[in-house]
Amino acid sequence: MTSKQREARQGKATIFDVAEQAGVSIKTVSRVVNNEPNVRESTRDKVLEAVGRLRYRPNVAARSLSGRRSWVLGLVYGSPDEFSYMKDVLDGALSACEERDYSLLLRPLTLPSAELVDQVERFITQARVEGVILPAPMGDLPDLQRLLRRLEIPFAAIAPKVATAGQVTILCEEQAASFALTEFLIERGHRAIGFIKGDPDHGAAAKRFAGYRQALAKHGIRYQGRLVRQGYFNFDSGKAAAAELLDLPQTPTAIVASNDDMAAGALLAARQRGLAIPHALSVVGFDDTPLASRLWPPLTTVRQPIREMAKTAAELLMDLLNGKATQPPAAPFACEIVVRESTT
Amino acid sequence: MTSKQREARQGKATIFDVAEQAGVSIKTVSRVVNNEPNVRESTRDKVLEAVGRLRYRPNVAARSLSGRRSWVLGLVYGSPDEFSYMKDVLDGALSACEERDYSLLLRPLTLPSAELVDQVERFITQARVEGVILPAPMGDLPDLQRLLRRLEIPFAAIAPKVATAGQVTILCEEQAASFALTEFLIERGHRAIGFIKGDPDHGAAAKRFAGYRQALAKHGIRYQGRLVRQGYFNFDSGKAAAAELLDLPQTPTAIVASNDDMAAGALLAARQRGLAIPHALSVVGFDDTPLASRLWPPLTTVRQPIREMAKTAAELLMDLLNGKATQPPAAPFACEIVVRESTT
DNA sequence: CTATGGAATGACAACGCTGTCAAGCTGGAA
DNA sequence: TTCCAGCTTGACAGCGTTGTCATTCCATAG
Repeated sequence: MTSKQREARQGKATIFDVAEQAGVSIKTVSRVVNNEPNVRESTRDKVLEAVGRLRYRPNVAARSLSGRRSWVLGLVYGSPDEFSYMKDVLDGALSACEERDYSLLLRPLTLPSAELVDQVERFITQARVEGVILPAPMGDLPDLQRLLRRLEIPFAAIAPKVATAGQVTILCEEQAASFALTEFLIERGHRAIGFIKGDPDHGAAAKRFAGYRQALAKHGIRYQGRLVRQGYFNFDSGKAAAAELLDLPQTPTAIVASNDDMAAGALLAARQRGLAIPHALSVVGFDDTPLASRLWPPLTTVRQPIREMAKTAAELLMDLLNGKATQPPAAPFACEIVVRESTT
Repeated sequence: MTSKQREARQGKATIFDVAEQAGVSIKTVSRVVNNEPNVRESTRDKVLEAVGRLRYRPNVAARSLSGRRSWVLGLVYGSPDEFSYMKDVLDGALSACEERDYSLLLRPLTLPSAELVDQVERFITQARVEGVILPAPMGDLPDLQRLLRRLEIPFAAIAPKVATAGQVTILCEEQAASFALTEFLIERGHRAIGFIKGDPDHGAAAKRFAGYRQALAKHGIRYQGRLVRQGYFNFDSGKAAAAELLDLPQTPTAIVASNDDMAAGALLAARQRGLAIPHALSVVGFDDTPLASRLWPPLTTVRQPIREMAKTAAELLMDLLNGKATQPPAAPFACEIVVRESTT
């Protein structure tokens, strides 16, 4: 049976079939397929032609087994999390992986969890994951970090609180964005500006809060703790926090929520108190999720290039795995204020 | 070097190490690990103990290569789609895969696309995907179906328009739910009930519309085409469709939108016309996305057990791949009406 | 013309597991 | 007691690549 017949019948040409067709050894085929140097141009062409004719695809299992590399990246995320965020992370990571023929495996986790470390360890050893992408707040779990270090698995953290030496860290100018957002309100005359903090486990929470304080300071507005409430990046906590602010003797005229979901909660709290938005109260969010544009009124918020951040995270992680010089930590990504109708 | 030392140093015990520790052949270890029959209980225990001590994990690459099975399922989805839906699908599929030691690979697609077939073919052949999960509307693309048939790749379609013989089909009682939802409005006195259809490419669109008509018929309400508008399962189309309905000489007192995102659009259109909801207009959605509860007023809608549906889809697909008798098409899943405040 | 060294190519042994098939055991029937 | 069937177990050959190292080729220097 010729290789051509084999291919036609099974749709599974092997490296031997290609070698036969091209009249070279399997090793040469391997070199061409893997873009290795030291192959004569004419040889390369012959091989490539055979590859095309036979529709040859290297068998990933054989490649992994022989090369002792899995070409698999893992993405560990909090399962109940804000999913529009994860969608973007997924999109970005997936596109980076596809470009370089890596596979991406997902591992949702419920936090907090005692079994977390076991679950991730099983995930990594089972699938022979080579590197892990850690979207916030996964980049800040000490147990997880320890595990990865023990397993000698490199990782890329997206928006962690603190960068880890030797690993990939992707940051966004969240503090600057929060600063700009707050300043935006100040410039429009607001002086009593409430703030709803995010989950302290997320690095983002502190940065967004810092930007708020920084803006107040710059404009000579006294910081008042009574205008600040703790939230947890979700709707209910935003609603509760806003309710407290709006029941204050002296009510703020604007509220900065640390993300859109909490801003949505704030909108609801305002509505329950008969406050017209934005006239009686301005509300701003953070993240520009789909929710922001579907709410009434549509939210003024901050857009982060999550997709690009995740893509870069995956790319730098792959570079790290392949021994390419780790760039100095990538410059933080820029955010963008999206002005809609929830602000005067 | 003993296997114990090897394990300690590398964290990578092989089947040989386990065999040595347990005093059996590698084949017996293989049998135990794969739960094959005909292994004496005492032998099994010895092996299991060695497995535990060495923290042995079979190498998936070797297993795939040798067994000519990849143990990989693919999930093909429309990338810009409603993502809360995909989150649930992902959750369900992932949990099923995890239970049976399958891997799940994702392939987002932008529809419509001329390269769709090529992209999916590359996806499948590259990763040696054994079976594919097709959430709506992926289950209804003729090109895709043809491709999968040619490649002899079984698939599981979630909520397709029509079931495909020999494949897994997972359905939900959408028509019944839509019927119940419409009837719910009728019972509350509504007679002029508008309807916003979904994307005709989704099987769900027709079923939801049918349920609406069925409810009208049951209650002797004349069907009026003027109260029905075409939408595409997204916010903007819902807003536009609702705007048309609300600008009619004789306005409906309730609107059934075929999903939540369109219902959100309808809410906006109503607000722009100064209509108080639910007093001047009732609006209902479908899907119970997170959006539904964050809108004002929170939407009355229908919850589908998407997660369970996806899990079952994956399970039945794996059964199919492993030659287990394909059950008669699984009974459709039940939906549930969630009453909130967007209806009188 | 020959020597030389790097570029180009190939032979062959892993990689870690499962499938196949043969062999060893065991207990009950004859 | 012997025999047989069925349960257990093991030896060994792949599976399709890549890594290693040897060999061949070729252009250039001497």
